Amino acid sequence: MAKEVTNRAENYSQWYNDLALKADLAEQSAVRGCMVIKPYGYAIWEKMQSTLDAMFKRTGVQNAYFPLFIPKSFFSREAEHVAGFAKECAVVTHHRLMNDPEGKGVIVDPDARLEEELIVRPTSETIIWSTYKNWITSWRDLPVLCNQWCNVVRWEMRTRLFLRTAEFLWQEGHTAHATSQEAEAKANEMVNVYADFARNVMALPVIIGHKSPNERFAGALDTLTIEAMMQDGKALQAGTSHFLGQNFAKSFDVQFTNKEGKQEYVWATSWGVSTRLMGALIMAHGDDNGLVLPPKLAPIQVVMVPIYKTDEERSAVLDKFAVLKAELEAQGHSVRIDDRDTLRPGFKFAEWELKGVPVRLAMGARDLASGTVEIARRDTLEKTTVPIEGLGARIIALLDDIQQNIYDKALAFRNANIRKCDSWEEFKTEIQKGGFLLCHWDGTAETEQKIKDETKATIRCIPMDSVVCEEEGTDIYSGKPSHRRVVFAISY
RNA sequence: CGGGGUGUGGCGCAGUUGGCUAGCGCAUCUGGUUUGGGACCAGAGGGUCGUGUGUUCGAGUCACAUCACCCCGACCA
Repeated sequence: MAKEVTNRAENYSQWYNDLALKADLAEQSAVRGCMVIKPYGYAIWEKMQSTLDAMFKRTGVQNAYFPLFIPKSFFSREAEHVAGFAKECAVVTHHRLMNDPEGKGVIVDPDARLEEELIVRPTSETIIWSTYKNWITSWRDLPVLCNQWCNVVRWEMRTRLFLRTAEFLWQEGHTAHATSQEAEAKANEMVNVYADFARNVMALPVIIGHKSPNERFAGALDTLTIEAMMQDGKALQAGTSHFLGQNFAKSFDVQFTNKEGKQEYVWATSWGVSTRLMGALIMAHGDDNGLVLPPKLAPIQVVMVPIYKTDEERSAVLDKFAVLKAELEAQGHSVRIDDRDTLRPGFKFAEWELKGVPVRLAMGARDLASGTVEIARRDTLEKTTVPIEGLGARIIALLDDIQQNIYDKALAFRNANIRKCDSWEEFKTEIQKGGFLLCHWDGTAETEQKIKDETKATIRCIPMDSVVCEEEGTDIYSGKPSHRRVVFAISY
């Protein structure tokens, strides 16, 4: 029987796409560039949401909700910001449909044109800051720490499942502070929350760093990022946190009276992660057998597959499974008994592997006789037969071990694909092989742009952790003096 | 928006220089045998060949138009 999922090495992008579809995470929708997230995929997203949400709340952030539609005029306030998004906005111009007078279905009623067009939010800074203006008058009102879970729309020219869809789900946090220091500290705190989540929940090693000015968010003074490496060696920006300075406060006139009775503009941050993280999960951990989910995000952590020849065997095994399931669920694990009797065990094994379930238990007549159960772990595909006694404790340890092992594997891969590069000639060929190149950079936008034009590589970040970069050297392209290395890569 | 490609049962595809009743694999349904790594046998159902116009005795096949999707670019917190 042929593998359902293609080999990663042959065509990475096709492998990725097939896996997302076949693992039942999502499908292409009839709407251009949009996707349908299916129940299994959405269950993973829900786990991401609830985990992140709890982490946000521990930092004092509260959830709120702002409108989907943004009046066009709001966009004319912050020039740099609008320039960054103008080319990819969906615009609502009418509010009514009517029957086609010529009988050909439905048309837009030409008389129902909106006085002012509404923009479907590509991000919510503008609508939120116009709202914050009414919320903030005194230093006592600060800080404002809001997050919203919502959808946004960006009419990208080219889309990819999860990584760049026309509509996507995300969270966007928007905070207002009395001082620059406090805002910067918040931006820093949130990027660390993201890194913590990526590393410890997604088992995704990331590098925290600053974006270069070229790669900054439109309207930000500083953009902090977590950068991950996918298995084809490309970089994926997994989350960003922006220090916005007073740009939006000034554009939307958000001032407060400070303790000295003077008017001051507030200082702002915004930060977000999206369903792109689902793409990261697939590309960082997946293998030729399918998805590999970290236990902390797996909608089903343990699946039980009964093996039987007769009805008696079937019910005996299922009875045992029911007891084990109750025990594991009492420990807080999510368990599924696959009692479909139309499918053979081999088919089920393959299917649950495709879906990335971390632990699979199989039990048949042999096990009933000997009081054992077969445990298979998804990350290494190893199978062992163990006594049923003590299974609960064994599963706890095993899930922890799998979580750690997936992270270690991804980390080892990333470290094996980070290398220093000090020669421009070498850089041009090395960068095409994938991976991160640590290179000296003179700090100018011109040099960065030229490197991008010639190689498509960009500065993914100026690292703050994970890799040691502080050292004297000369820019790889211009030869000018440099005090530190930065991460170059080809990105998604 | 440029370059390339693909549209044929639910999915994946074949269909030659136009030709007779449009095929194959998977999936589905029925019956039986199976069941510790993606079962097998027998039978059955399911198609306005993306859409439109044209050429022709005759179009899945040719021409023109049009729409959709995919890949590579350009673009992209």
